[in-house]
Amino acid sequence: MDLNERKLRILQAIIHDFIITGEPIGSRTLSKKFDMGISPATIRNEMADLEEMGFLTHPHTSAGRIPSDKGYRLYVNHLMQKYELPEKEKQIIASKLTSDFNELEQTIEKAAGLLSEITNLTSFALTPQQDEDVLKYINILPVDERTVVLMIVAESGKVSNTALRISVPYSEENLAILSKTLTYNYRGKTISQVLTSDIIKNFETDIEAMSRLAENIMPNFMKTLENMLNVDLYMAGQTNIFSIPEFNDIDKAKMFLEMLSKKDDLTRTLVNRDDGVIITIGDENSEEILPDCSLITATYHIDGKLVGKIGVIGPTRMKYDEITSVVEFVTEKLNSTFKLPEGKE
Amino acid sequence: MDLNERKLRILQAIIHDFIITGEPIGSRTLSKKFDMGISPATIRNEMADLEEMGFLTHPHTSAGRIPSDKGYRLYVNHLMQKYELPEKEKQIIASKLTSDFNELEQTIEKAAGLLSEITNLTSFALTPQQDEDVLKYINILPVDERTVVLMIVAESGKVSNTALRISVPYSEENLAILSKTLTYNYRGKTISQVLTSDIIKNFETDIEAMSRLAENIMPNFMKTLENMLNVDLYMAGQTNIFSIPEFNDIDKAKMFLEMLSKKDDLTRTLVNRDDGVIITIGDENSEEILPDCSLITATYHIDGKLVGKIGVIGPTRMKYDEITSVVEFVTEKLNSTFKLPEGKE
DNA sequence: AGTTAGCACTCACGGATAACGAGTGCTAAC
DNA sequence: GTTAGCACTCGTTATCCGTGAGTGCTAACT
Repeated sequence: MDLNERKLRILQAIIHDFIITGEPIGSRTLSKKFDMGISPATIRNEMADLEEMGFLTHPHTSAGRIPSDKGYRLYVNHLMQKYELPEKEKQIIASKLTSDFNELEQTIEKAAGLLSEITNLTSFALTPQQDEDVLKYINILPVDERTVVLMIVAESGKVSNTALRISVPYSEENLAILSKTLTYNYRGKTISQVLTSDIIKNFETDIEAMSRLAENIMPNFMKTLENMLNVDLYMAGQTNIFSIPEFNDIDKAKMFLEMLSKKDDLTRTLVNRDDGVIITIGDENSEEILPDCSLITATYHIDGKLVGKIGVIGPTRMKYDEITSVVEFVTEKLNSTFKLPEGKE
Repeated sequence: MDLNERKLRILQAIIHDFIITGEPIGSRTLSKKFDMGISPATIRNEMADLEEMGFLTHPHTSAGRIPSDKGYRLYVNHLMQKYELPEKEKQIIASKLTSDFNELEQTIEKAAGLLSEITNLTSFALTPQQDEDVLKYINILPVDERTVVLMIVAESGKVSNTALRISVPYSEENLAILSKTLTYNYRGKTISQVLTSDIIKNFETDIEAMSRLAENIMPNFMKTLENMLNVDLYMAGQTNIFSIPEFNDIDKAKMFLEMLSKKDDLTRTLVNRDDGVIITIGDENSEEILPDCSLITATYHIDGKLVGKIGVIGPTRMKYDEITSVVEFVTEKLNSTFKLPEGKE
């Protein structure tokens, strides 16, 4: 039994219709709606074949057919045609996404908001992973007798700081020395290199006062570094789920929202995705993702280097063509926003 | 018609029962359950009176009575007895809330998580308002040819920073001068004072290079200051709503979650609340809060100075006594965590 | 041989009806 | 003032049944 042209046309029609209506569709209705020059009976036979091949299912005996995950996959890979975003929409996105380079995080958050607004799905965005980011310098500044600020600056311009109380008195001079020493030791190393290095664990100096100071500061130094490594997850449009008929059921909605609330799981899932525009459908997803959800993600780049992720999550029944285009376009815009105007770093 | 002792006892019994079961309760069931020495008929009469006075309602003619918001108010003010948290629970809270002074934000977030876990409601916490916080110093540090880090440190130890790209070349010396000038101008002023001052808008120097530098930096200086003023809202247990029968209805749950997603509104509502442990019931709340929700909040202090808020939101039917105690205790623990061990600042 | 008409069958959905039970208010007796 | 008795209300649940969109199968048609 082969997947001839007619079968593909029928499959496409079913998916097309189902994506819009959300209702199972039967042979008779399909032939009326799409006028494909063959009788319902013929369609019925083809449908039965498509089902046998795993591209369709039906919720119960006397209902119409709906696409299976495998059906969607075929559609996304071969049947779906590229959707060109209307110029108007492009302009809206572009205008809402202008910002300057400094507002990296706000821009990413804004992009997530935009994405959920346009797609009516739940969107998310990950800030870039900083694994490869290299330390520039470390600075410890006095605040008052018992408080100092530890500040770590990376090549990328990312800054992380903590105010910390210390239990021993300090002199500004000692702070300066410690800052210099730390900078000297770690400048040019990546964050993860520093974190796994031994030196950091047994940082020693021969000056008594200094070593006491270091004792106070080093644990926080590590924490602050770890903070720099963490990616942040932004989300928007969580409640959009309620406007989707399939999830208009208390249990489904609950499960969906509970899935979203497990930010760690979600972050991990997203971090592990491949680069580029990736679509995963239903059970292709990892276990953390609800069974009948699909994920569309893309990677954006900062200054050509660092990468973050952005995308949407929704029911397997979604307008893959349109949504892919939106995600693609937003990513494109992000890339150009985060591109350095001149030269390289 | 007066609110005699017997009426109060009946009201208390009704509220007590309703808080537990969530079902309207009738005269017969009440008399059986509580064995108060009077017949259902008598209870019925008293109930009718209580309803006339506005403390009870019934959802429909042939249903039992349920407390009205006014009824809950009476209960909370006069009938409710203090609930003593079991020692075990106290220990759990205490042990989970230990942390050092530096981890202010994490601790607050943790407290919110704890609150939702124990109460099975949605909890939230506001970071301290920084209005009265006073600037300590401003530092501008070089990163690379086109990037500097602007860093503002407040008396409280709070630090805010932004990495910013500037369009003109700079010398480290100029940065240092600008830092010093800014610090000199604004040290000792509160953030809001600085933000509303004129100086900031037309910062001028006679040195050409400096003024160009300042032009680049000042707008970001203001933004960074504004960031320092913003309070952050943490939330936890949003999906707990699904386990509450009254909200086990798609529309209700949706409205609740949509209310929570309007963070700005929520933050405003919380910021505007009075100090101390405050309970507001149903329509006593501002419009942003769903009609049949109650709010219990408390203020925690950092180092003795008044500041942040923490609390829970749930259906008007909640265990006011227990939950108030939990909120109170968590607040207490936060206070002692955030108390400086010695002396004053 | 592929296509189609016809037909018996399936099954979710919606409306109608009825029994049930927890409740009420009222009246009259205690 | 309290209580027993009673008629009445009304949401809940179960049952039944007609409807209609669907199916698979078979036999006739091109």
